[in-house]
Amino acid sequence: MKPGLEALSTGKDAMPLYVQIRRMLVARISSGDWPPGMAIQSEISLARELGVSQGTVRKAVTDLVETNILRRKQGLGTFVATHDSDRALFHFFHIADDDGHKALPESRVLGFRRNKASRLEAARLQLKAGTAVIRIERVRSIAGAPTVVETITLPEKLFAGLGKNGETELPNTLYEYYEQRFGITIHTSQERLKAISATARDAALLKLEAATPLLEIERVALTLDHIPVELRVSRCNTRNHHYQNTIF
Amino acid sequence: MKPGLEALSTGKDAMPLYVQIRRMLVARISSGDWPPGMAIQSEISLARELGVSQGTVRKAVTDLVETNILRRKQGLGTFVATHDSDRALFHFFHIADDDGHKALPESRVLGFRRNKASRLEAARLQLKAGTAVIRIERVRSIAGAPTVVETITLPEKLFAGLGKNGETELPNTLYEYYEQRFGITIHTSQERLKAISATARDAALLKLEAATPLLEIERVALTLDHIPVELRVSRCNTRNHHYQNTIF
DNA sequence: AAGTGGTCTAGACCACGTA
DNA sequence: ACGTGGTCTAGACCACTTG
Repeated sequence: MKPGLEALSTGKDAMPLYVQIRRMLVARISSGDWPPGMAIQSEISLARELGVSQGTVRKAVTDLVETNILRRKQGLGTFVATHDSDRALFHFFHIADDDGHKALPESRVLGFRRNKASRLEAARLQLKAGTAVIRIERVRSIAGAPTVVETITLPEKLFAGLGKNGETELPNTLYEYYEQRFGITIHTSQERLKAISATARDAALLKLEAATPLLEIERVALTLDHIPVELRVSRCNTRNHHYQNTIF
Repeated sequence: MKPGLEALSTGKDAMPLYVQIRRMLVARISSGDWPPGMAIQSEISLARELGVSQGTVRKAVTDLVETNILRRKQGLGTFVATHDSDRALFHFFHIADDDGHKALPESRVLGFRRNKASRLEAARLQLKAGTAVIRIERVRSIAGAPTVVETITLPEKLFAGLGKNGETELPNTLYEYYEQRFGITIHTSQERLKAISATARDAALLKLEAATPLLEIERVALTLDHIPVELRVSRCNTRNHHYQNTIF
């Protein structure tokens, strides 16, 4: 029997079948059995193997499509979601200019450092104090103007080798890179926003006066299994840009 | 034939039945035919009237439940969503203290004014320049500490009578109030966040030094028909609080 | 032509809340 | 006991993509 195809439970207090199926699918995806971009089994084939009707499989798949874990393509199949630049732009990137237009900024890496996790980093990434981390600093520019100073912290253990062997630049869509190089897929992120004063360094990098108000975005990015894998602190000049959020 | 119960279209290029049904339900709700809190027809009854199966009605209803337009209660029925304080807190209010706890702040109204719409107000509320608006200013306090200075702008036409006849206070959950007193239901909101410097007035009201960085949240609230009905500009002291956002 | 997802039916039975 | 939503089946046919 294929992995993950244990018999479904049908007892009295059992979870609904579609919930069991959904969990089985998530398990196969987060285990790496079905990597991002791969087509999963068709609904009919799954239904036959599991001994349920197509509608039940369909409900499980629909749940995962709605949470951006799977993507359906009519006539083709259902695929494990990937991090392309569209997803980065429309899903995880919230800065727009004041006319409402979004564009992924170019980025310039200032440096890679290997350090022990600060108290904040350890707390946010659920690491023990002093765990080895990689710290990346970069400046992101929109339409040529430096707009965001960003510090990215990653657990060394999960991202071994990053920034070594003369690597001095990074792709613009980092989550795609994490997925392809390290097999780490970001699924959710939690952001905290505050208004702060630019430090002297911020001001120099963004060509602003010291103590200009900046929007600080502290983001923790989580995998499908809710494991925090990236801490990103972005300090943004919101003179001509803003953070946009739509609430349904 | 009841309103909204025109025959469903089944032609070749017709929309799927569940889309037609969903739109019919939205029309009945946004027209006020089914006000907030009312139970809608049961799925089976709707299916019989429309000559479709329960599953088709169910799919339409499910879509509306997922967009917070309807609420299902097993054993009871399906109800038009209302703005209770829970929804305000968990859905529209994004300020939390730095331990991650949310609590609706108390509010003190500083004044109601009737004015002509500013250029910004007119643009955001899609009004002609100079349209009459009501402007409300208030300070919101969390755990006793004044934390947010807020200016709320409403089209006079839709909120006639608000702030008259000696009315000097407002309920804490405004959207509930709009719904109950004016029959206006907020469905979506769009927020733009920036970091700004506290004005002298902000600083005085929030008991801060002048020019402290504040988080400015500019929110436009829309009805089900996507009509903007409220502009709210909140300036928040983020010394001990932050704006939180989760991205799935 | 064959295989995929997308819509729809006509039933069945279960879980829940009210009376 | 009754009516509600919640789950599930076993089929059918359509729309789309690829060989």
